[in-house]
Amino acid sequence: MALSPKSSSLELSISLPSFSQLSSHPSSGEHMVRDLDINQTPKTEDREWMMIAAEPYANDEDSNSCGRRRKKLRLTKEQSHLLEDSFIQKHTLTSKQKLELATFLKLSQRQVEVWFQNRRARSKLKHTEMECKYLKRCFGSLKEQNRLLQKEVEELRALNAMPASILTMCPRCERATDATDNAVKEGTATRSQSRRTISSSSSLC
DNA sequence: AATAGCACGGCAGTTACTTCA
DNA sequence: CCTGAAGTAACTGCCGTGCTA
Repeated sequence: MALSPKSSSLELSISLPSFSQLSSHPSSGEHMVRDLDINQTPKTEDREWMMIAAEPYANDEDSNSCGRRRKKLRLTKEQSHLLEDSFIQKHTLTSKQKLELATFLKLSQRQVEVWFQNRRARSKLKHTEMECKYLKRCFGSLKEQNRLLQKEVEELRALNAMPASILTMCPRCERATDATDNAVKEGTATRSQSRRTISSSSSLC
């Protein structure tokens, strides 16, 4: 989806729903996104725009091995919002789209590129974490199922050890014969135990 | 047609910096 | 204030792909 020509000359082939709102100032028609220069010192009232001053740090004690401190900018809410909108539409951009978006946001193409790379990584990480949680839940459920089945196996083994004369329940109608009822009455076997003897029972109605 | 060299882009892993409790 | 954890912008190195000579 291309941007509205009314709002901006920027033509993205992806949908950026909020661009029309943010792209033009109501009165002047200029971009509302602040003029963000990576080499610009942040204004004191703008906490969103925090970065290390871009001057060389050749004489700075905190300089790294290259003699420069890494510059790090904090994206404004508007920038983050628009990047996020773009990401929702499309997880990867062509270089042209990157350039257009970068121009619009007053960022470098590289910054947009890096943002999308990091965003994809975060997205993947989140997905992996969710998958991990899901698998853990599955594991818990399967563990419980396994426990119940093991229990049932033990019960069946115990029943197999019983004399055949008291295991005479009909598997079709699940009605115990007199012999089984008697056994239950006498406490020799429970009904649940009797029902589980279907496979081993030989007396059918 | 096969191949080496190159440019480009994405990804994984890491680093460096900011923010906040 | 200090500190550690969390979040994230930026960097690095590797790999796959497409193009071209």
